[in-house]
Amino acid sequence: MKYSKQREMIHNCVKDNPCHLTADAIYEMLKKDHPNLSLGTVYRNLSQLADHDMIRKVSIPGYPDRFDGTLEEHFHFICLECGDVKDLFIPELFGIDAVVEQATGVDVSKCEMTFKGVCEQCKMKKVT
Amino acid sequence: MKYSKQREMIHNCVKDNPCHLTADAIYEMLKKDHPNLSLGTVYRNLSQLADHDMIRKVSIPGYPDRFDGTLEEHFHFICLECGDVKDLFIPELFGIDAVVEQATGVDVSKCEMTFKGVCEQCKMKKVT
DNA sequence: AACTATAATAATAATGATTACTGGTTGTAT
DNA sequence: ATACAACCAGTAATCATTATTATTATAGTT
Repeated sequence: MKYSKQREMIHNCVKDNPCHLTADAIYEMLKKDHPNLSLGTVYRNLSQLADHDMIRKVSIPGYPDRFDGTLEEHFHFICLECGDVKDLFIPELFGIDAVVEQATGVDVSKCEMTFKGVCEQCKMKKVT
Repeated sequence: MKYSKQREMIHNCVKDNPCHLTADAIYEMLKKDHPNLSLGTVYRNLSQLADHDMIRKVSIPGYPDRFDGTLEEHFHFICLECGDVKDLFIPELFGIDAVVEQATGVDVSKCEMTFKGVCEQCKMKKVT
């Protein structure tokens, strides 16, 4: 895959921000320094980077897609109070694809898992 | 929750069809016998039924939402070839919410897990 | 039975995320 | 130098879903 200036820019933005940015947030960030960047370009490059496994697309039902520079196997949690997305590294879930394949006979190519709930910070706030 | 004719109709449709219908498919089915049913009514009633845990909403990134009358804990698999959605009962995953809560300190209220891949039938077809 | 309040409905408009299209520009290879 | 592909910005289109609005049914009350 070619590596245009825009593509590199977008890739770096995702890698440098561990906070699971949305396409729109990335666009807004980069637009400051590159006013003639277009949202379509951001979407297209994010898709292509994800297709080539250089970043990960994180789809959370009910929210816009987010993009994640962390490539290791992990899952996500979204706080319904503050909207924050956190990475979850759950050893119990490693290799779950193989378990499903053996149990059912299908080929698993992808697994998306999202937990929704309330994060520690927001739990605290609720008490006080 | 009240139980209007339309709501009952929609609820039954989901319960009687274990194939994870979309809102639109439900609408098309019911419209045959009830020509002045509206799609908005279908959407609203499905949401309310799901809010009251009488049916389950199944969100699969990239596909329209589907609705499931099976309430027991289970997950879903979608075949990328034929689009079929299958229920997965994976004992290894029962109680996974509690594992996440203990590992991270968050409160988990909901967990959505979807596997994507190729089903057995489509695997066969590919070989031949 | 008439009156009122409440909730559900049909139809349609609006929204919001994402994708597709267009025409122009740049880069690369023959 | 020219042909061809990849890329870009800008914008239009799409699609699922939600919100709105005006209307109709239902239930309770006098």
